[in-house]
Amino acid sequence: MPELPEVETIVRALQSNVGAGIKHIEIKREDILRLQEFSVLELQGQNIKNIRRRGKFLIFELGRDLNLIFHLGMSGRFYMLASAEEPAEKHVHVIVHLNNGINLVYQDPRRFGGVWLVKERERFFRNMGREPLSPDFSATYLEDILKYRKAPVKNLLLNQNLISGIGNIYADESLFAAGIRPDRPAGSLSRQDIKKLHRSIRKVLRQGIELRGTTFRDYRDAFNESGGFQDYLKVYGRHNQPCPQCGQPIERIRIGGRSTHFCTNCQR
DNA sequence: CGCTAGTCCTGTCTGC
DNA sequence: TGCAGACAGGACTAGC
Repeated sequence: MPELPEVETIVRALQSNVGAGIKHIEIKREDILRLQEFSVLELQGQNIKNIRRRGKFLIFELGRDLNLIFHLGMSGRFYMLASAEEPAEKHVHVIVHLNNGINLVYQDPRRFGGVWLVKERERFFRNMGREPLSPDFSATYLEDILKYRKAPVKNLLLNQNLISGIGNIYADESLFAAGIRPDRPAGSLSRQDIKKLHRSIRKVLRQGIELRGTTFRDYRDAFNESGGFQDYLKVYGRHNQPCPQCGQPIERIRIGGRSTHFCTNCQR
């Protein structure tokens, strides 16, 4: 569910908790822990040194070799609650009790997400692709990862080992903005196509962040509130509705098992 | 190695 | 109203 702009929105709101200490952590279901390189108890009494994002991962840095990492999967939420309050919803798997009067709540009905207790961040993320909003994500890099490949370009945009953070919504929206069909073999893109796609990806992700993410169904930010980008979607979720550019009905097909939305007229 | 299909889960919506 | 089936912002894996 949450892609780069959604996780980024959450991370920014959580910054107010940098410096706070962890009183204790409630793990309500043990199997939500995907990796334990140290014990949960070791996190008690630690101060939050930094909160950051890598791809779609949410990272709490608590020390040199102490990282508490969350992934929200398809249906995950991560929000702040005054410590006096109790989370109302079902499927709350983790509550981080801070000493600043705030509890951090991790909820994920489908449990495609998870929690990792990681010592070395660099090792954990060593196979992750480049950050699409960082300077090292250049048009040349995009060309390098797309050329000679015959998989649909959309599939490669979703591959987190190539580019980190793009999901189904922003892939479809970026390809629309670039005027490129999502089922084009990646290797068939011209240099011009790639430049346009490169610009489009960055533009769409930045817009997504600016509007505080897309709430299509589940997503809520760190204040448990909806985002705003859903009102600006041009193709995603708009099957059979008129293309905002040419008026033709938006097509929906399946690529790599994911539903894919595009305009047969504006994207070629 | 590149690529596709299947799998993990629960909740919600659609159509009969 | 009930029920079956499809579908959902993700990502691993097995197998061709």
